[in-house]
Amino acid sequence: MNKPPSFAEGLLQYVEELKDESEMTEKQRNILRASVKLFAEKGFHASSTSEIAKEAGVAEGTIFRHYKSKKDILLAVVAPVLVKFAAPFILKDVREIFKERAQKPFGEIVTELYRNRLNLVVANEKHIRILLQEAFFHDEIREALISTVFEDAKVMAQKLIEAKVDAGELRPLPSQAVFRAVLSAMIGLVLFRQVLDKDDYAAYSDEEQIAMTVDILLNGIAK
Amino acid sequence: MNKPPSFAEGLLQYVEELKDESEMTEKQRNILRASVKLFAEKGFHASSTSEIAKEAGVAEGTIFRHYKSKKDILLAVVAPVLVKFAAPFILKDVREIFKERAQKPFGEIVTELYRNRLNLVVANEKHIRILLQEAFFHDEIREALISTVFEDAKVMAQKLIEAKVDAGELRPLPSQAVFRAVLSAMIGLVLFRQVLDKDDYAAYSDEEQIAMTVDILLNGIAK
DNA sequence: CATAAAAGCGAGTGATTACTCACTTATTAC
DNA sequence: GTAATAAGTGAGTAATCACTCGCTTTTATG
Repeated sequence: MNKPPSFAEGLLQYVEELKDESEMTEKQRNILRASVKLFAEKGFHASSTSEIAKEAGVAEGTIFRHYKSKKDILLAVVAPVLVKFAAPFILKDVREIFKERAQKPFGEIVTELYRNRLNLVVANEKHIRILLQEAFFHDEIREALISTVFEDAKVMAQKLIEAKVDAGELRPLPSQAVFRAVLSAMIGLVLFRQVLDKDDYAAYSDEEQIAMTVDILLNGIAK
Repeated sequence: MNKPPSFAEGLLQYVEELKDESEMTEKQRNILRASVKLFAEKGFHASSTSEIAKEAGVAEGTIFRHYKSKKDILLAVVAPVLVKFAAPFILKDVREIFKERAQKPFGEIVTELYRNRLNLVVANEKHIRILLQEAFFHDEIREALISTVFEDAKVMAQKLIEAKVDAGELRPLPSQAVFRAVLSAMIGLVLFRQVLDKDDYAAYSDEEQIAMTVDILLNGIAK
């Protein structure tokens, strides 16, 4: 009775209420933009509403006209990114595309996946920063991230992997381990490019880095 | 001209000042323990000094008797973990061991590395949580982490990799890409075990998971 | 045992926090 | 054109923040 809304319910409910940017006032857009900037720089808790107001060129009261609490701003910032990440796995017609693609060699599928996700991350760097930061503390956000994005991706990926194993294209390893390898390589790619090793990464183009990563994923590093 | 202390200087200086737990008073140990608990649960900024005092069973004034500011507590919490992570790459005699090991097959070296680091993470879960969380915002911590731990590890690993390539044990890939593959697999292993996929991970033992990961790293997933 | 230093205390500090509310200005609907 | 609704304001609020300081208690030293 009255059990708290699950990941999908909570998120999707919020998504329903999500306004399109076009139907916001100028000031409201400024508030969001300022919040993204400050949250990404100093974190949610370290950014005060008075700072946000100043950065947005708005009275502090205006903020609470649009968002009933500070945390509400965070959700408004984070939800769209979560949706973008989750979308490919939620939307049915994209699943269809995935099915069509299942005929392609696994290497090509993964290459396309890495390319796609890398672009997504680069284009939404700040938002993703905020999303990850806050996923550390806010259970709702972390659970939404894992349940919505990760679990769905896992199910789809493992199906594909098992099919490819049956087709003799991949080695008969536990699909769990293969999925981890695919995802790890992707995370590593993003992490090195964006955080850890920017300089050395740039010695090759994105396309080359992806190709090397897929090559190693498929064929290993041993001679 | 008064240039800011580099990673190693700054860190090592702080480490010098690090008290051993044994030479702390009961209350001071309680303060640290309480801080670790709260920082891990709610983050640094969201934890107030009054909460820490209450959790530690101590007057708020006592905290500032031992730590001159709240941020000082964070550094006292984080520094020992940073040292643990960095130690293998800083200590010279460990480098020697690494040289001896260089004769072993690459797969064995990596297996040992994964085993070692996985234990480290499991044994220091909360501290590492705090370290990563705060590395997002505090430049000093992030830079210490990258400069001290990552860069040193990279240099050592790439030397080893290049030696193994020359010896014909590894494929002649850019050592950068190989290093990324090795580290990505390790991060993925930890991430799946601790955060993303606890349940399914447990279907195999740590030792089995490591073995599969190394197998995939060396030989790839393709047939 | 005497004395000094360190550890511990908690009421009190000004600054800042998220948020409210009575009010004004702009937009929409008929 | 006027009534109603929404958007915007900024002074004000109680609570909380990190931190201080005068004081007491404990521990170490000779």
